Formats: sequence, structure tokens, C-alpha cells
Amino acid sequence: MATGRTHRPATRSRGIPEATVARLPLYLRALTALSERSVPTVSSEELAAAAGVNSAKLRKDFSYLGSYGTRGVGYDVEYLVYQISRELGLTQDWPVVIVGIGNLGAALANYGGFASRGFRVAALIDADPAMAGKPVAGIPVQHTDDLEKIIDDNGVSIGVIATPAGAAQQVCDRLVAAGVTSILNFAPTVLSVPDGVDVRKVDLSIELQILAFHEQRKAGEEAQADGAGPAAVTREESDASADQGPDGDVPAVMPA
Amino acid sequence: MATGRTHRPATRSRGIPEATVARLPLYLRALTALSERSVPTVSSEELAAAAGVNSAKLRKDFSYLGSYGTRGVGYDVEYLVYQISRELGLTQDWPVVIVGIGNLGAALANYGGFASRGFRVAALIDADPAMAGKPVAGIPVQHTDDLEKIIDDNGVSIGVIATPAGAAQQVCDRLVAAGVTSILNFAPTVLSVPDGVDVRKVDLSIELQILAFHEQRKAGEEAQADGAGPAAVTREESDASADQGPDGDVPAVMPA
DNA sequence: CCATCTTTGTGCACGCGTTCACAAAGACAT
DNA sequence: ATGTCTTTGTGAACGCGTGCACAAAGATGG
Repeated sequence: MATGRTHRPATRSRGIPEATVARLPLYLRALTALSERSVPTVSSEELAAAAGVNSAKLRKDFSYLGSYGTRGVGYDVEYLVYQISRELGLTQDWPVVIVGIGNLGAALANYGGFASRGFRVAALIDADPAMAGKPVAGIPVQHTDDLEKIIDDNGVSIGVIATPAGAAQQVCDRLVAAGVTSILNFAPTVLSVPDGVDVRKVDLSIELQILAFHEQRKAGEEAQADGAGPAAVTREESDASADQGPDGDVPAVMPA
Repeated sequence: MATGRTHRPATRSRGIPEATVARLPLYLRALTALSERSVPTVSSEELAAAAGVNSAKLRKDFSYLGSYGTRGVGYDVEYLVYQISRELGLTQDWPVVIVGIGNLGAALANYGGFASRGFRVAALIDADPAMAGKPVAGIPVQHTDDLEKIIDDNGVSIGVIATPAGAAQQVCDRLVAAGVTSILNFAPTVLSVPDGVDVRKVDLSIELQILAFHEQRKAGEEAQADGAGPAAVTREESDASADQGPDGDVPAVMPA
């Protein structure tokens, strides 16, 4: 019953690498902040620092969008904000439905970052009849029975699943059947979807486990390399996997 | 995949590639489900399907941990659960603090997936004096003033930041100064940390923007291939497909 | 107009991650 | 024991992503 030989390049976004796409929102956020401070232009070096990436990487990322910079000067902030927004499709309205209004679903509904980026919570859906009609974040919760109609009436193409793991696949199937082609999944389950549907998942448990792994490793190295000369603790960008080569010395862990 | 993960040197942590570490929790979840159904052994093909990955990749991942399989038979489920748990450091207790008890922080505090994986919410911290003492998920919220003492008293090394963006860096600095070396950041900000500190970020806004990009692209291609297209350019996007993965857990996580 | 200085855009090399394909290893039947 | 069958473990090829290093482009000043 294996899935057929689904041949696909895995990653190929018609010119723009997936890794670049994933960073565009980061640049956009930094640029928006600059825009609010009325900064007219910014160099790749400055913007890269604000976004926490390498400047060469940033320039290469922008090169996929076109040549929007001016040599010797930098990038026009407003123009870049517009170009990235357009590229990401944020210049249009994206109605979104959230399915599963528990603690998490409610938190998502209350999230303010939606509207600011063109995302609009079109509806909240829950399987609990007792929730029906009850307003969450000013939006009345609707029952799962009406899922298909809600999707259709609002022209929703992006769905957020915040249900328990057991219900996720079923909800996913209904969303897809109703026309949703992009899903953000918060349930700790691997979703099975047909080709043409994008799924991104966010899983707290997994994130913590990854941190635990590194934490354990750090603890082990520290105990082993007790006495080695710690290197100077330099201020770096975010996410420092912070480890040296195998035979390299172990970096200092932290101040006591 | 949706984990906000800033690519880094990605140096192999003593043999195990970062990409493999990120998948171990996925395997563990699938294996736990099998274990609960009292399945004794599983082949790489079956397990890979359950985890939504390629079987060759799974075998290579396991090969980094050692040779735990039996040719012609497969892997012993219980043994593998133990080995992966140990490798991830889940056999020990990880006290965690959550800073910022708003909608999201509360949702995280209520998340049931903590204890089941060795993570224990040691304390909830918020800057609002009005929150102090108020119980959330059965745990009384404490004030930010006591952050350092809380970290120290509980031996906390993993911190979760669920504050507004503006407060995140400050909270982060205090956590790190107090001894925290792993941070899960839900605030939409680039955190600056010293070497030796791991930061993983989860950002709903970014995830949605990435989905919007693909959604827009799909819509565009569809419109173009609608009619006079010489070659019916079909999209080749989407993710792996697999099925099942009941965990009974409720999702958690989101941006702020 | 020319020289100099700044910053972009990118060719190139390198390393990680993925996947294929197959030999080796073990189970199982005869 | 021997042969067959299943499944692991991995060598090798390939592609993507990253970052260096530099030439080209444009601004700026004399």
C-alpha cells in the first residue's frame, strides 16, 4: 500500500529556493521595524544583523527576487517591504480557519499577528456542541458539522489544526476535501495529504526534545572537558549550536 | 516541517547529524504508539511510513545510534524506544520555566505533552503583579523579580519565552545570566545569545507567510495552465504522506 | 571628468543531507 | 547444513544551501 513512486524534486519553488522563502518573513519583519523608524535605506550588513543571518546569504536571497539594491548605498526599505510582501503573497487577503478551540486554539485566535500580515481569521470551528456560538476573541465558535460550508462560503484555502492528535487526520481530510490546500498543523501527528497540499507542522514536544538533546550533550562535554581553557564568550546571533569540531576544544558554557 | 530553526554550523554533535536529531522525536512518537499496541518488532519500511520519512533515511539515522536492528526481522520496538529516549536525554527530568503567561503561556502550561516526555513545568513567571499567585494549570504564577532565584532553586536549564516581542530579549538575557542554556522562543524576535546557548524559535506568523507563498504560487500556476498551456504544468509540491501516529496528546505551541 | 570609496551581486568551492542500490547478515524452511 | 528469503547497514553519487572573495556598479568628492 505504499504511496506510488511520486517523483518530485522535493524542493523547487520556481526559482526561489525553499530556504530563501523561509527567511523572507524574517527580513520582512526587520524591514518593517526599520520602516516604522522611518529609516530610508539599509545595507545588507545592517539588515543581516537585524535578521540574524549572514550578509552574503541575505544578498543572495534578495538576488532571487531581482536587483533591488543600489551599490554603494544599500536597499530602499519601503521598496523592499513592498517587493517581499508581494512575493510572499501578503498583499492579498488570506481568510484562515482555526479548527479545535481548546487552550491553544483560543490562544491562536487571540494572536494579534494575523491581521497585520494579511491573514484574517474567518472562522473558529470546534467539535464540542457546548462551544457553539460562544465567542472567542470576538468570533463565535461554529460546529464542525458546518466545516465544509464555512470553507466554501469564505473561500478559505489555509487551515490551522489545533485539535487533539486523534482528531487531526480526520479534520485534515475534511479540510482538504472542502478545498483547503495549505495546512498549519499543531497536532502531534504526521498528517497524510494528497499531492498539491502543503503541510507545515509546529510541535512543541519535538522542539523541547531537540533542546534536551543538546542540553544533555553540553552537560556531558562540560563534565569531560573540565579544566580546558574556555574561549571568550562572544555575542553572536541567535541559535548558536555552539560546538566546535570533534577534536576542537569545547567552548565555555556559561558564567557561574 | 515548521520548526523555526535558524540554520547554523550544524556541526555534528559527536557523530549525530542535526537533521537526524530533529527526526528522532518523530520516530520516538511512532514507536511509542506501536509499543502501546504491544507490537514487538517493526521494519524500517513500516516505521518510516508511520513517521512520514524515507526508509533509507530512517535506517541511516538509526545507524548513527548504533546497530539496533536485526536483518531479516526489523527493530525491537521497546529496545529502540529506550535507546532513542536515552539518546535524546529523556530518561532524566528536565525542569522547565515558562515566562510570559498570556494566552499562549497559559496554553503551554496546560499542554499535557510535557510530563510524558520527561519535561516538568517547574514554574510560571509573569511580569504582571496582578498575575502573581494566581494559579494557571494548577501552578501559581510567580513574579519576574524572582526569576533568578526560581531558576537557581529548581536547577532549570531550559526556558520557554512566551512574552511580547518587546520583552523577549530582556527576559532572555536574564534567563541566560541565571544559568539557562536552552531557550524555546515564541516571541517574534531574533534573540541574541552568547555561545553555548541554544535557541529554537517557533513563529506562527512566519509559518503562515510561508504557506501563503506556496498558496499564491499554486494559484498562479493553476491560472496559467488554465487553457492555452502547451504542457499542463502541474504542481509538484506537497509533503510526505503517511498515516497514523495516535499519541493522545493535545497540541501546543505557537507564536506570540 | 576622473579617482576613490562603498556596497551590491555572484561565481565558486565546500559540506551536509538525501537517496539509490546492493552486499552482508540473519531468520527460517527443508 | 544448505539454500532461500527478508531486511538491515552503508558506500557512493547527487543536489541544495552556505559563505568566501571579488569584480562590477554606482555614489561621492575633488
